[in-house]
Amino acid sequence: MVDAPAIVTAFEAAGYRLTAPRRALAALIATRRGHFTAEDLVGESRRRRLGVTRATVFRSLDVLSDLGVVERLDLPSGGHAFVACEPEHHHHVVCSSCGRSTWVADPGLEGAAEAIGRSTGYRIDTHRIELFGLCPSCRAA
Amino acid sequence: MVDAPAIVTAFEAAGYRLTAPRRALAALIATRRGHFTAEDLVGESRRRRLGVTRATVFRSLDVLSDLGVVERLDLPSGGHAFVACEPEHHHHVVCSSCGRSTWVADPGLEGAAEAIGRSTGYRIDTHRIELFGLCPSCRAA
DNA sequence: ATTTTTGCAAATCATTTGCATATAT
DNA sequence: ATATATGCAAATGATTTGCAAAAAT
Repeated sequence: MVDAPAIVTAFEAAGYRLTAPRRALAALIATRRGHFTAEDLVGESRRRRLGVTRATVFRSLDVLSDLGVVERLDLPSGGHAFVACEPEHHHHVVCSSCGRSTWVADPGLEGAAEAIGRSTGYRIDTHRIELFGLCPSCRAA
Repeated sequence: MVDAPAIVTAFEAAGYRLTAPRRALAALIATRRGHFTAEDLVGESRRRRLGVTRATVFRSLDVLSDLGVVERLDLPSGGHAFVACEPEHHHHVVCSSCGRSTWVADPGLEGAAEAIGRSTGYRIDTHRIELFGLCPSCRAA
């Protein structure tokens, strides 16, 4: 999980201005349990009168995504969602039931990706690795 | 690469009816070099008067995707594309320049995915692993 | 004959944009 | 003072849908 200050700091450290909407969003994101959609944030913001518009939500998620503070997920369903994360952990296991996600302390993925580059002759630039399943507590329930 | 008959057979084997639009689509897909979008197929079909509509393209890609004959890619750009593939090869290296893709004879990915399940306590159901970079011939160019 | 598939065109949904105004620096 | 960020509302783009007609089994 990531707390609001961390997100605020990320904006700041990257030279983005510290605005009210961005603070509000940081707070909102910090309270999310599992993954969330842009629309979730828009709705929450409207409900709680935070005055953050749809355009700003999208624009901010975009920035935060570049900063590595949130990660955009491509759900198996075809939809998009986001999870808050630390900038260095970019592989997640996502619970298909509750949406909660856990980052993965890469045991071999990175190495495997490299090996693939070597064996295929590609120069690998990015990779997307997402795992979906049931988290421990949803398994139990 | 996958040939048209293979796609036709896939429809057939799964109990789907063998229609003219599906045959046409199979042929279209078979000629694609790299990855392609639904819109590409719609355009091609219109240009070559194949009489396959947008709705049918989407519906068919959906079916083929379930059958594992095409794989839906989530490009780093956020867009969606498809690649023809064999039902058992589900990890691809995709060239960000020409779109060509090569499947990966999984050297350790599968194992890594499993290890992650064990270490996180999740029951992993699906995973998406996509690698992007420059293919050998685009590197040379 | 029955069921599946298609075309069409409209509906839906998510995301983006232009531009004038407001705000952080 | 200046550059950046926001709101608004409209535009865009992709994908989906309802329903009657057409085609496959």
